[in-house]
Amino acid sequence: MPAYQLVGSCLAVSDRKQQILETAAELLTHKSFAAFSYQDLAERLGIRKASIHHHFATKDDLGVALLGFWRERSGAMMAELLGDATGPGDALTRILDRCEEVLLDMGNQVCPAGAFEVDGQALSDRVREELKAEKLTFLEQIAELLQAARGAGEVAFLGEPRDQAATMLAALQGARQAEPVLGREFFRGVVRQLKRSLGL
Amino acid sequence: MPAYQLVGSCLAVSDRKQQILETAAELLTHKSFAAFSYQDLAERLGIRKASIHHHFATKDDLGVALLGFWRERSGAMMAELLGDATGPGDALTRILDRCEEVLLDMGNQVCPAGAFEVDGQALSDRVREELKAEKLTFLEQIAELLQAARGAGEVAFLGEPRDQAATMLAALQGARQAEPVLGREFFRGVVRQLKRSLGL
DNA sequence: GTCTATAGCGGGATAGAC
DNA sequence: GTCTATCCCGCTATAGAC
Repeated sequence: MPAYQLVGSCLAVSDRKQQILETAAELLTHKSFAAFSYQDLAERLGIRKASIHHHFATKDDLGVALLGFWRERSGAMMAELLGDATGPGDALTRILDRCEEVLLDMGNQVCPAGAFEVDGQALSDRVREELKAEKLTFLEQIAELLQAARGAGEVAFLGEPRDQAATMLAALQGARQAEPVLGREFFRGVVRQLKRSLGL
Repeated sequence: MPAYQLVGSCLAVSDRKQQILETAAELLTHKSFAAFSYQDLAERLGIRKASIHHHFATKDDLGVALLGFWRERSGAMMAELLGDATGPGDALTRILDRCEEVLLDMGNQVCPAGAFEVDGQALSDRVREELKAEKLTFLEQIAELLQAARGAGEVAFLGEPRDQAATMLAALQGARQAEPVLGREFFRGVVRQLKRSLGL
């Protein structure tokens, strides 16, 4: 028997814990992990910093939980996009389009790793390992889609699917980074070009 | 008459000032602008924090000076690469190769903007404006090279040169970001793919 | 131009009352 | 579970002696 119970339609490990995760996830779409504080979180939730420490003793704990939380979220989003798609090429189009909507409006829900990656070396080993695993999983998914789509003649690119996937993810990450400085049009240009270069 | 004089072969606005800039530039290749402190700088120089404030009153001043300093540096590097190249396609190859050497070993000397961009919204307006100008200049240079190279039949890509340039720079930026988490092979894969996708 | 000393802030984290 | 109060740290920045 699990440590949680169903209450109505939501898990009751702790409603507050879930609420904190959701609020933190929202903050992460605007700031990096290192850039938001327990104080920011507390203000949005209308409680005190110390209360957050009760649910997540250290910020590292919060980071790990957040990565898990987002792994589920983006997994569900990918499943939805893949389910709707008529084939691998169409799936790639949907993914890129969703990236554009989501990165511009709410941040990186498709591949949450970006907001952590920014902090690079400053991350703890625990968080970095978790992040790496998540990123590689996503990379592999995209690489497989690219290979399938090329096999079906739906897209065209040279070289290894894995390198192509790496380049596309890196470009999305870099464009998201550049957005506050160069504006949204820069980001749109990158997404447009990624689709065009595949022949989508 | 300029505010500086030549002494031997180097400028004497202030040797120390120049030394600080160079040390800061080196730090920026490993950390972001927000991530290094006057304390880090002071330790490397063997002086105290307060002495650095004497040369750069605020960190913002240092940031602006740093962007100017690097604009010169990367300008010289571009000039060198363009001078050695046999044509626009060869120039692009040399630039990408240099990015790979330099980003992996010493940081982003080719396009210094990356280390600032990481800090995104946290930057002051002054620094952000300066950064934007530098980034756009570099973007334009790459776009022109791409256009010329395509005109000469040396490279192939679809769409606007400006979008292609934006995508390439974003990919390099994103790959540099990911390097501490995913390792050097990820970065190499991106550079490899960027060249391959152009047909270089 | 460099130093010591310190102010002021905001970050993460803890102790203990309620 | 949440609160108040507090600690310790590192950061930018300033004042004033040398």
